[in-house]
Amino acid sequence: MINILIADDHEIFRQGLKILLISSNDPEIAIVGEVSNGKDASSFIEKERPDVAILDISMLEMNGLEVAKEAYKKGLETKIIILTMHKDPIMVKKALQYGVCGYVLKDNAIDDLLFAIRSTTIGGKFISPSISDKLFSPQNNKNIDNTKKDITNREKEVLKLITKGFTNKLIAEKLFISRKTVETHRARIMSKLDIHNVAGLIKYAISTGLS
Amino acid sequence: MINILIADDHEIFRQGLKILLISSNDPEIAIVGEVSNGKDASSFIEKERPDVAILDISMLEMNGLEVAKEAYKKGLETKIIILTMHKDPIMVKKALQYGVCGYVLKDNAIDDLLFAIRSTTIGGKFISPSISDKLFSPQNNKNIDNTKKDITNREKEVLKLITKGFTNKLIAEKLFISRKTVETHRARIMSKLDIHNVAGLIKYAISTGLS
DNA sequence: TAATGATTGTGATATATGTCATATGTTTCT
DNA sequence: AGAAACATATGACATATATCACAATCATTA
Repeated sequence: MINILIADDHEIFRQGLKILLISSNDPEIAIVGEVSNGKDASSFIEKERPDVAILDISMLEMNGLEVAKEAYKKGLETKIIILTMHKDPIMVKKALQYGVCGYVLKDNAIDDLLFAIRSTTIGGKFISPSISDKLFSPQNNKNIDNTKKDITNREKEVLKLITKGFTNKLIAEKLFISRKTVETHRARIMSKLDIHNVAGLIKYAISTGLS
Repeated sequence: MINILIADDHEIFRQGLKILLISSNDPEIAIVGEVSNGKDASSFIEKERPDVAILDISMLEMNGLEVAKEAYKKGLETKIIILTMHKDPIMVKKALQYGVCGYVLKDNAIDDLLFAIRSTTIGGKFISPSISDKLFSPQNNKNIDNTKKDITNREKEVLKLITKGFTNKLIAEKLFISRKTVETHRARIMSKLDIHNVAGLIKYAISTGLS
């Protein structure tokens, strides 16, 4: 039996996924849990220790990658499969750093996911063909190499406010710090993420579920 | 028999939805088509005239609302149900203007969708409780009333480039127009959408599937 | 044809952003 | 205890954005 946790913020999606997995001709699969945000996923994994956790990236409270990171740090045995719409190689790279066993796109077929689940039982890593092609192309290796650093909690806080459309001045007032400090945070965030304008910041925040 | 088209850009989601609908205890439902972008949805509806089209909003080429608008203009009989993650009342308002018969959220249960489908047969409109509550609250009526105008194609073009992080100057160069003209477009977009900063623009673009 | 809307442009002005370099306490980890 | 990372702050400077008001050209349509 493979005990599986499903974490995704859309109920209809979870319901569909559940029935797809159950009605696959793989009798080994059992859905033991279903959560709608990252925090719940993280505590479920720690308490219940499912064999496999299928995680969306964009979720409230904690995103899927953060959940994966937590589980990795704690050395839990649960195998993580990321199931997301995000094709950004950076995401995949991060996921692999956090020890995930699978990375499948939502616009792949269910068979890809089933394959990923099965491959966890023999200890391999499965990355959807549609994304692994891009990932391992010679061009991209340059970009992929310079790992983006994680941003700090305070920086996340600032980033969140930036994505809400607040100006540096307003953010400063909200956080009771100087406008200059906000600018420093902003600059550091952009430097860490290698992004050089607001547009990029917003898209980053949305894609990581921060906003 | 209710003939249904499903339009969503994520294959796994489509597969899950299909099996959920088919295995509902409603024997009336038949899935007659499945497409992954707005353009295909639009032409399928025109050619095949399904009874019901279930449309996601965020799709390539054309978003679900545009598909609904097209069908509405052409006076097609296909009933449109929007199935999306977007809770923004503006979206709902727009959808209703384009004559959709249902608006259901992806984080609602499948039963809400089934109810929406059934209500099309008797000619009603169904809006998920979780969103209709917000929509018809006294506070929101003010905001909802001043209908946001549609932005023009040129403005969309400019908006797309803004969301890619290009500066006004670069956009001007790309479109072979003056920087001042770009600024005018930018100002008009913001005025039409009642948005006052880049952050809002980006989020708007993403939520309407433009970016 | 007259009206409307889309597209293009200009000028002026106050704020805001992006990019430098630099510095000082405070945590946190080894 | 010492190193590394974090949060805070400042100054300077070039660019960019947001918000006014105004106007000419072109296409569509009522």
